[in-house]
Amino acid sequence: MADPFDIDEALQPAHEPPTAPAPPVAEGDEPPYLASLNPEQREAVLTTEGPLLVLAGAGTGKTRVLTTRLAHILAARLAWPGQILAVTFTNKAAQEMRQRIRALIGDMVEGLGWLGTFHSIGLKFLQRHAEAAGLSSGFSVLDDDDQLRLLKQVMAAANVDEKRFPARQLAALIDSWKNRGLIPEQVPDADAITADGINAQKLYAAYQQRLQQLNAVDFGDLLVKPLQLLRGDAFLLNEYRRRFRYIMVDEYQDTNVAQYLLLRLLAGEDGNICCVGDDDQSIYGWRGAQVENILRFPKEFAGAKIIRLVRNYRSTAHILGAANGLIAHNRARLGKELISGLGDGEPVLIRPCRDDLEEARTITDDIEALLRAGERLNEVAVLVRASFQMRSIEERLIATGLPYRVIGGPRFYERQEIRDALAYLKVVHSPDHDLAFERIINVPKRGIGKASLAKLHEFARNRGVSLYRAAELLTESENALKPKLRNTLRVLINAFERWRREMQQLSPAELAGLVLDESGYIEMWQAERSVQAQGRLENLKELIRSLEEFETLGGFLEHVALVMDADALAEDDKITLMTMHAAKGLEFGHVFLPGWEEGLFPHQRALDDAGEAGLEEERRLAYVALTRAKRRAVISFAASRMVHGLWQNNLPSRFLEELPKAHVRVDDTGHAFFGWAMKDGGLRDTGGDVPGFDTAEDVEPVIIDPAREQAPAPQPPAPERKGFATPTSPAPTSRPAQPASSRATSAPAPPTATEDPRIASARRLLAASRATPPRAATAGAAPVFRKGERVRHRQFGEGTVLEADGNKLTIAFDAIGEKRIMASFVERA
DNA sequence: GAACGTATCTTTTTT
DNA sequence: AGATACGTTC
Repeated sequence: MADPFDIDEALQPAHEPPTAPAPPVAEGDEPPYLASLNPEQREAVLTTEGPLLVLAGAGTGKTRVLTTRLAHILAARLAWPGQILAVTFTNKAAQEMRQRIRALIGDMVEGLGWLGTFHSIGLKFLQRHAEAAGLSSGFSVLDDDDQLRLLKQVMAAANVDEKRFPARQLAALIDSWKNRGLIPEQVPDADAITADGINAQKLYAAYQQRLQQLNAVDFGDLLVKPLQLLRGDAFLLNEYRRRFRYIMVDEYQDTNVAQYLLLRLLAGEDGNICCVGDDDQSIYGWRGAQVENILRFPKEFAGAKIIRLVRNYRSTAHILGAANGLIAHNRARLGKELISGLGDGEPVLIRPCRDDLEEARTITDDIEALLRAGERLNEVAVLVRASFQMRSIEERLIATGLPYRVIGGPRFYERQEIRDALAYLKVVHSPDHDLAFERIINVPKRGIGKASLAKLHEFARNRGVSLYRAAELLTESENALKPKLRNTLRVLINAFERWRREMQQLSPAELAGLVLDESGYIEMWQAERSVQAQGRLENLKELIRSLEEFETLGGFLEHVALVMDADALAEDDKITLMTMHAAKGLEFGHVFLPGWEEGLFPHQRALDDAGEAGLEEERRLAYVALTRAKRRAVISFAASRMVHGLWQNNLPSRFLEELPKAHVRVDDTGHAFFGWAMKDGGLRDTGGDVPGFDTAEDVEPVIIDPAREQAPAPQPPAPERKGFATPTSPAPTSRPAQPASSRATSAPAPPTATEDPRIASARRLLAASRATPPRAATAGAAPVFRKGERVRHRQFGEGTVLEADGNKLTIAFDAIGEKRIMASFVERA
């Protein structure tokens, strides 16, 4: 094991400033990196001593301040690179910081060994102090898939019925404890037992024990274990306090309790800690983040200086005005208003749509127009609340032939074939990785089923060895196993031994190729002649390609554990499609924000789980999303969309009404009938009921077949989505001249070729609304309900109608109380 | 032990 | 709707 204290790195002349590579800073002669900063930014950079909180609104040059400040500390010879702890929220942010610092100070950046996410820094710390943490070197970090499997085993061993208490739920609970820095013994009694009477605290303890046996840690342990170590060892703590002369934290509003405690511990009473964040952009409460951390910073760090950055250099005044007005509805905030350094620009556009298909269509129509106007696709983003929304948009983008990339979606490393491949590599790298071994022991099929596996497990348990070792031992004895099984295992073990030997000679990429080939894994997918299998093979190739960047297999596996995402490089000219969460910190000329509907955004779960606080977090998310836009933002909502295979009707998001009138414009091109229009220059519900069903007075009724109407237009099959590859689509120039929108619609009264597609869709909608009652697409006429009637809802159960206002009912549900529901969602009980 | 069928849940966001 | 989990049958 490495010398835990790493004297050469930590204790370089901490007491005298470094002398070597720093450029001289002459008196009165300002270093060039300060020149382009505004006064507040400059103050933040130059305030190096003592606690400092920088409240940096969206687009106010936060990253610039952080990187310049760090460079300044080095240039002014206040510390060596190894004495700076710099924490970012994502790996991407860490990389970006590294690059920007390199641009300022050159190769000295290499010495910044403690720049990274909390988790990667926690891992580094644990690797240095593995033994103290009860681990041996080379311990593995479980991904959440492994974690879940392990939890299931633990629950099975404790005889807990997974139906009563799903493993996922336990995982979430344990995670929340770890986010608070709690080891099993510290779990408060009040939290230990679930509503069902299951002792979750005991399960947590058993889980930790199993982890230890496996010489593994999970994600949360990367925070909790360092915290425990530092708390329990004053000497160790002191060493690290002395080492980290300067601490910098990005996205401070997103830190959780464990992270806060860690910082508090390392910074000590009088540390030089600088936290940068924005309380209005705190969007990870569901993951344990505490906005309170930022709100009470001044109290926790006595004598803290606070600097506010509010000059925004990103968005036009209309966009900022809309965002400022929206976030002003929040109560829990420090309060600030961004000031635009740019012109007015265009108002935020609000666009009502009939359904998600039409919504997707209007987005691609707009993007095509942008393209014709010479805009670069790199400047265009579609930001969604939930990843399932991506599907209809992706399909539409593919149909239109617009190139795009997905960031965030289903993660590359979460794909089945990738996990299988990784499991093989993990076993090659560390044979005792039971979870990995279990995953692939019968993939491809080798005839090792449940019974054989159980035998291995039993043997391993009795002997106190790993599964792999158990297999090895059992094949060595003559009669322990049936000949067939014994032979199969022998072949498998031999193969692993061989691959392990090859590990010395081959590069990780070559080794991976060999393993996947010889194991029969690639063959397994080749044998399956489906389109899907084709995609999986592609992904495996991609995996091998990405392995080429790594020197060692161990290095790669570590990288994968920490960076579940293989980020797409934003170099080629493509539209970006991602979740709002993933978009934090980014900016685009044109931003499309679909799905602003009650239930989806704000998300019902957020409201149910956290009430008013949940609503405020959703509002902050809306704020984050809006402030991504530099020049133009288009918000849309769909009256109905397909969710879980059923059509669901939605009301427009309350956030729409919270946007100040002066900064928005409603797109009423053929949509005034939605009941949404500009009144007095603002967005108002004009009294229309369920959007789309009230006002069509002057249009010829046309009977249509709802099923056909809803059927998607014929489209090429969607290619397998990849984390860092993107679907290959024709370049924009090679697309047909005809706008794609006109071919994808199958209107009952076909529009002429020249007709605006939006008008065409309006025409169809009007026709549909006259011809069929609401919810025609799903279940026929919605019955009319009266006060006092008993009704049943799919999700909420039975209840009594308190009030009936057309389609909107107020219902007192027996189980959950009062709710406003649209009539089409309930049936007579 | 594997293949097929049925039942059940899912989708909020991620280091 | 689609994936997964579990049970039944061959």
